Amino acid sequence: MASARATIYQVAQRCGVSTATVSRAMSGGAGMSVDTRRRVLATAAEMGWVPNGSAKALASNRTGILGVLFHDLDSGNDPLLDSPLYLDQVLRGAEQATTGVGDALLIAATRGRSGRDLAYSVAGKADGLVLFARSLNRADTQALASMVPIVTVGRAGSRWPHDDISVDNRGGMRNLVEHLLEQHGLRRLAFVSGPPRTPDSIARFAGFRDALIAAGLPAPDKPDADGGFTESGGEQAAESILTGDRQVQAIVCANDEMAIGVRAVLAARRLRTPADIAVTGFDDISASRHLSPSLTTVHQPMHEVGSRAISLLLQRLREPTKPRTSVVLATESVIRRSCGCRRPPARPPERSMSDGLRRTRSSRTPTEQ
Amino acid sequence: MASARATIYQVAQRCGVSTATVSRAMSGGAGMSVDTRRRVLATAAEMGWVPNGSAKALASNRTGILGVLFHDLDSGNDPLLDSPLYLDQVLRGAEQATTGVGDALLIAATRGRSGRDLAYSVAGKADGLVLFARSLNRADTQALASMVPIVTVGRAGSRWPHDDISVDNRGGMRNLVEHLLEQHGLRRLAFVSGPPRTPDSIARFAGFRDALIAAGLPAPDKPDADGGFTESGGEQAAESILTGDRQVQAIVCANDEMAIGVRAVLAARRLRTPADIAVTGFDDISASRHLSPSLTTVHQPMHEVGSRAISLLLQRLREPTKPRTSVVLATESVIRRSCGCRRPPARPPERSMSDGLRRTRSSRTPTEQ
DNA sequence: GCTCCTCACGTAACCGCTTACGTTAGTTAA
DNA sequence: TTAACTAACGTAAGCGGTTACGTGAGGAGC
Repeated sequence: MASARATIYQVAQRCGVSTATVSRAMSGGAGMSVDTRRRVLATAAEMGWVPNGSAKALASNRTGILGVLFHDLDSGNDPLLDSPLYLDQVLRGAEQATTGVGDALLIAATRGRSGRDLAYSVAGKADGLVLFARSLNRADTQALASMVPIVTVGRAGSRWPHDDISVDNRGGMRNLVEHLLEQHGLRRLAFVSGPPRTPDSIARFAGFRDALIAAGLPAPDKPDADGGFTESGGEQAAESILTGDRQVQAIVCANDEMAIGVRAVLAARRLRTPADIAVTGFDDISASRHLSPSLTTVHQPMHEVGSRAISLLLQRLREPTKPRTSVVLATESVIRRSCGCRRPPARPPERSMSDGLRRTRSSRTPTEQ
Repeated sequence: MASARATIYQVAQRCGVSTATVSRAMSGGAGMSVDTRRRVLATAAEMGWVPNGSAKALASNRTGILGVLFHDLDSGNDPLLDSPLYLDQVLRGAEQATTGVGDALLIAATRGRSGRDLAYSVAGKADGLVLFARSLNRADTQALASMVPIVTVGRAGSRWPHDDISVDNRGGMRNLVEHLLEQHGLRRLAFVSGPPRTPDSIARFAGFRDALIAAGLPAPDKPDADGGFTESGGEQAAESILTGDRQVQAIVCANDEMAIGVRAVLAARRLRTPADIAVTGFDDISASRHLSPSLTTVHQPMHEVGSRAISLLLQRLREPTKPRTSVVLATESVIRRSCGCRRPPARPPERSMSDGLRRTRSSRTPTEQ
């Protein structure tokens, strides 16, 4: 049953036309009578014929497949590389954009695989690729880019010649810290960073400084502690900050997981959040709204990252020579309670993200350059 | 650069051999001298040649692509259908198994798409498909199955003729409830179910009854309330249970989200968990360990579901006529604090799932029939 | 020395579709 | 009436691999 699939020849014969006509019927029916087309389509359906994808791809030089490459599908085991905490959101966005044009979505992990291997098993099967930021080094990226068009994610400032889609990490953090400064009048803020050399980590710290400087406050040269983007790293960071002689009013974390670790330490020391020390995160992972108090953080539009990445790819496929496009998406502050805000009165509607919170967009609106 | 890719002819010519030899070299090198093979491989690498996937697929009748179909990549908007809360875990398992044999992974959502559409855009591009439980109706499933081998997820008991991989929902719930009965001596348990007709919901309620019956307690015919697998549904269920005249000691929920809703209501009513009323969930979503008290629940081996689904598919591809295989994977009770257990002494190691908890496997070990 | 293998490789027929180009019949314009 | 189009379809040459089969050289066995 799974074998013996019909071919275009059989459909053509059964319908008394040529294979060209059948092919035309399947692809829009340009240059043929509506009547013939109807007949062809009918017999095709009747015979349960579906064109062979490989043959189609070979002849038309289009596979109808778009690929997305992550460093790893796992959730952030290696924080030095991109941790697809948002895997589902990104994929959903990508999937929708992809099926929207009738294409299919291929996903793969790059961890430990060479560019050549990927070229063989992925690039050779797709019309284009979306590469998550640090999932691949330069040489391997080149290897893939020489085969198919690619768009990168999170390479906004770089000199890479590919289309790019990024999130405004810097503006997002600045926005959040401004909330702390302006709404809560906090002044002594500590910053817990992620791994030193990651772009996200750097950008978020920069946003932190932006806010302080804009408020006329002294801005530190470096983070108060490095939490490595992990929960336990956040714990250690908190210990080191609390042990120091500096009296802090808030601990600003470069991601939610570290904020969770920080909060655990505060709780263990009988320090109240936010009364004694406010805590904020970044990412808006699902656990954040379930903490008590719920975590004030920054939400990234990962669904949109996925869908726009695919859009960029499709554009590039359509216009191979058009100039590079770089899109930066705005983030949104998710104001919950760990910053000191009171619980809003109304109960939220069904399972929404807006569980009684206020939102502010980072000043940087979606931008194309 | 992305154009003008070399073909096997050019490689053959440059190397002074025939295309057949090049092809042989690329596929293991059987029946040729090691020396020639080395030469071919060298010039191929030198020319940066990677075989055209479509041509290869057409000629060999193998795409080297495996597909996974979900109802939707979104997280459970429609609880009547499968909600891939575990999307990332499943995909990771599937991806590893797939990459392990050099294949690539295709993913797609079935929501709102016809079997014919899917056959066209997905089945035609893959060697086989993994279908999540209720992602497709019978007719559409048939349409796909007539094109390529498929394995289903969560159809263990059914008469569907396909290989299947399922999780032991029933045993998992039974195991958890036994913990409540035996370790905590609880007797008056309320059950909050998911949507009435979903297999998971039914199986979990059955497990609940199993435990009661095994303990010689009266078992209800139907759940105390239907929470529809959603947080707000859980809230309503809790209200109705607490309003009733029955004095319950514990509220057993068919999933974690409802448990979260239940806990919110208990908290609002100043009822302590677990002191006044214990609460348990099912699924072990990431938020569960961050609740206070942390949620006792049941963990499903979704990573393994993904990897074994692919394994089954690969087996079937190798042996098209072998008898149907149905695998049922055991779940694991994740004992945290909402059931009444005290927080274990030692601090957990780095970001592990084993955040100070005890685990018990559901009695049903992985089974093949 | 001759036959018969075996090994290593070349030849070429596909795989199932797309599409440039050719063909035919029917229309239109002069 | 006829040349010039045009619409609607057929012909067949690829697309870039795989692989059954053919072939020649070298070695083994007699």
